[in-house]
Amino acid sequence: MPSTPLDRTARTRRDVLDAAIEVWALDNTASLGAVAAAAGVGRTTLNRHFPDRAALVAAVDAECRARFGQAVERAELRSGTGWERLRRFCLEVLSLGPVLGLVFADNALVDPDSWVEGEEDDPFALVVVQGHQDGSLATDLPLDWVVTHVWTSLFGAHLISRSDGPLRHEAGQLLVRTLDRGLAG
Amino acid sequence: MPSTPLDRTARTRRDVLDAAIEVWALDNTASLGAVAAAAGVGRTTLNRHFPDRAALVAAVDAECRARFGQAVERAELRSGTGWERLRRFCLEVLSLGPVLGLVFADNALVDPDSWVEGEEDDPFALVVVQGHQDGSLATDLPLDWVVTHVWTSLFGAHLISRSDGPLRHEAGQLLVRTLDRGLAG
DNA sequence: CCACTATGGAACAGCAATGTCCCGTTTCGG
DNA sequence: CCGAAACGGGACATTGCTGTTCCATAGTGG
Repeated sequence: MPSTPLDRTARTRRDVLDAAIEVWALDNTASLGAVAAAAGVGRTTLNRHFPDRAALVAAVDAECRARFGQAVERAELRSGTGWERLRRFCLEVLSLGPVLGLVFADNALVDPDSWVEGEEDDPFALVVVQGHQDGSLATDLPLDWVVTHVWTSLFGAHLISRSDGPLRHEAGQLLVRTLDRGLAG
Repeated sequence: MPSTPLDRTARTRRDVLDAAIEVWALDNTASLGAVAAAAGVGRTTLNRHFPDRAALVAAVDAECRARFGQAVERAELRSGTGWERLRRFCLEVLSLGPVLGLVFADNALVDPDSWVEGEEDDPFALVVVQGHQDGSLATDLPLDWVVTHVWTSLFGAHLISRSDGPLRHEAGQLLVRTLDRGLAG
């Protein structure tokens, strides 16, 4: 197999991708020049790997989708009560770091809703349904509300994690504790 | 007092301001042309009332600050337990509508943090401190976490309110119920 | 009816971001 | 050492937003 030439292109491509995620997580309107600079790459090189802005955005979306999928895998959403699954889901998703900054962006470059066909494919919604059925999640809180509330709470925990405050490393624990009390059945 | 000439300018000024809040609540990068169109006004007229973009942003910030202040007034943050005050605060803030879209924007055009000197002036933080003291809010949840969590939960409720789903009118109730369970001491 | 003011439209130049092209340089395998 | 591939920088035209100016029109008060 071809070793070096392909490896080099793949590596710079990944550098640009990582830089885009990191930069756009903080400012989703940052210019391609800023992304290239953050990647330690010339703007020409960036355009060589990604013909236009849309191509880079698509690649970023695919990368985030992949990382999100891995987090869902790690969360083992097929064992335990609904709440236990939800708890693992939250901790795994929170560990995604800058990816969350893109998901929660205003005019999101990355939209998890576009990753699933309908409610039946959304691992998140399925977990909540499970919790409603086994009674580990309050049944007087509608599905849509729980989903939205957990997402925005994740956002809050993400903000705390990426801050420089003393709570930086406890965000996950605080999130789980608060959600447990707020949503338990 | 001067009636018509001044009234007209004041009215168009307010039209532009309202349009800016509404448009930027959905897309904080919308062009001035888009704002002018939404206000039913020529771009020239917009630039006549607000010399440049910064001036309009400042005016929007001031307007949001004023509406936020009125909401805080209505919330009567000086009576009841910390949790009761927090409950009223949330419901009043949630009623601000599009203003919340600006507050929660990514690179916020409007930042409530810039409205207060320090923690001692932040009505929100004071309410949480009160709740910690009178035991109506869980003392094992740090101030910063509670503040962030309530803000992001407000964001979630705001998303539900502005959606077209059946929960549109219950967002406030769901928010209060969830926060009560999640944060109560 | 007559000024006066606010408005709207058009045209203009400035600016930043984007996408493209060209060319010299670096890197790496043969 | 040599050649191919990847890279970096500079230059260019294009595009959309911005701020400005000029002029014609509509609405208002005297």
